[in-house]
Amino acid sequence: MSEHVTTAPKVAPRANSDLYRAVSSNRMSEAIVDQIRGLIRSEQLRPGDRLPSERDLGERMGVSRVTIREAMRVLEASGLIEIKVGARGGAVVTTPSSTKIGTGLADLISLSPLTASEVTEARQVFEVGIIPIVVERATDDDIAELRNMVATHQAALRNGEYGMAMSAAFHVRVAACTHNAAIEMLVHSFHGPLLMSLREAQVAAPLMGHRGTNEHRDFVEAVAARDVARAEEIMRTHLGRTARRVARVQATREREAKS
Amino acid sequence: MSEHVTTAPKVAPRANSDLYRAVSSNRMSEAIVDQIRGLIRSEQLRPGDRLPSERDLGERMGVSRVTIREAMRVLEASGLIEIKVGARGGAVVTTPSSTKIGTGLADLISLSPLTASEVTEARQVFEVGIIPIVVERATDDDIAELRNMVATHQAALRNGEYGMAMSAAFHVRVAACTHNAAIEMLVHSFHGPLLMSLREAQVAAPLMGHRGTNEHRDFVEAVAARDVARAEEIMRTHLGRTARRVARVQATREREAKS
DNA sequence: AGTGGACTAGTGGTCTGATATTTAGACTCT
DNA sequence: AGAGTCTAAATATCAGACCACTAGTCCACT
Repeated sequence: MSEHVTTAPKVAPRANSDLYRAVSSNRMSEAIVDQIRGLIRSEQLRPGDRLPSERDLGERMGVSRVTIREAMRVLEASGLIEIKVGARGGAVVTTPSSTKIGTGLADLISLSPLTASEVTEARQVFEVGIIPIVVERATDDDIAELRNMVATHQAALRNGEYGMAMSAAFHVRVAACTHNAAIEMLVHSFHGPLLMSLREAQVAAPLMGHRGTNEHRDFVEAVAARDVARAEEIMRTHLGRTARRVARVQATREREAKS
Repeated sequence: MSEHVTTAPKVAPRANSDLYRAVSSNRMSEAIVDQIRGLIRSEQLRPGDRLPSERDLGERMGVSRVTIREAMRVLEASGLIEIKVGARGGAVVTTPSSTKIGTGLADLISLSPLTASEVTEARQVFEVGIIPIVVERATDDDIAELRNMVATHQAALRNGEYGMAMSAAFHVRVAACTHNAAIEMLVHSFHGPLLMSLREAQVAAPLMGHRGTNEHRDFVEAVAARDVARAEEIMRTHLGRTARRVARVQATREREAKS
């Protein structure tokens, strides 16, 4: 804590570059967004807190309700607040749940110019990379739940109900074994857009169901045995096949597009 | 209670689950957002296209201008469109550049309930994980630029101008060697919030500059020699030190908060 | 002819003030 | 005491207006 004294010698100037993003926008609403976002960042407003009503806010900040409403829209779109109508309604600061962020992230990715192969490759790197952590930290409960999941999925497979959503759920659950919310969130968002771009692929290759769930099962057992190398190997193979499938579908698409 | 005969008893459902996300919101503006987002997703609107003016849109869709404006705000906040004022102004569909997405992503992360250690750990996994790809794909130009970067940074260090921003730039440039936009984007967004949470740490440990840039240099040479194991080892050490520093700062913070 | 400045039309940004709709909680009425 | 109704507070939306900004256009002056 003695650091306090030392922290401020030559501070102030020299804007650590892009921290102040070209204020440009003469928009009042933008300024309001920044102000409220700042309050949330600095924790003067915490998740669960209610903002004043639109009329109230407008009065305090000297702008009209319309302007406030626009600010509210962008704050809501950024996932910072939630708005309810009716008495006792209004805007409350949300704790941006990991899953919510994950979906927002997935939205961003799916609209991005990234190709499916690129995302798949990134996913491979990440999901294989976390395996040492998974193996190290998975609790007995984690493993029990994974086993349970595999059983459920194999049953679903026999009934023809197995789909990408289940596979995705498995991978997210594996990531959750790291007990690191950031990792879980990232894996979660990887699976959003991928689900979309792979749906056709899965239809075209239903075989993947059997092989896939078997690999899931083997993977869980490797984790249970704390066998990092084997778990990595299985996952690498498993994801590698997905990658090839994506590449194939993508190639097909491009061929179609060219015609 | 007799159902209309024509309404197809229980057809139509099948809702591939969350594809139709809980239409909920009676909000007109939300419907408009969805419609336009749909147009963009389905490529009926492409980057560069101009949307009609607010007045025009309002008339066509049978809603008032305010409603349209709110829709525009959320589309803009989601990075789908850009709005300019003045004659020939209006909303144009943007091509969401990787860097733009990266910053949006970074914003999301920095507002999330994730702790710095969690993000750091995720970053470690990812940045070490990509190294095989980096070594495999780095071109001569890539390596030349990395060497150049290291030299610049060491010079800056001697002048006391070396900072987190430069370190971040190095790591992003390394990621760019994968020639995979998704990976580059992810690394880029990792470095946004980290910069924030580490500023104090860097002040407290300026030594890191020397060791850090030396490690950068060694890393580049390992890549140039196509030595995956060594490159991984260096990066692991390098990031490991950062992780410890983050953990220390975080502990300090919590201690302060408790008092 | 060329150039600078005024003009103009189109566009987003904001305001005002009103109505419709939704909802939680208080308040009846039986 | 319970069920239904009423009310107040809040958002959602509308309509019409005005301002500020911007890119062209066009005219007057050099």
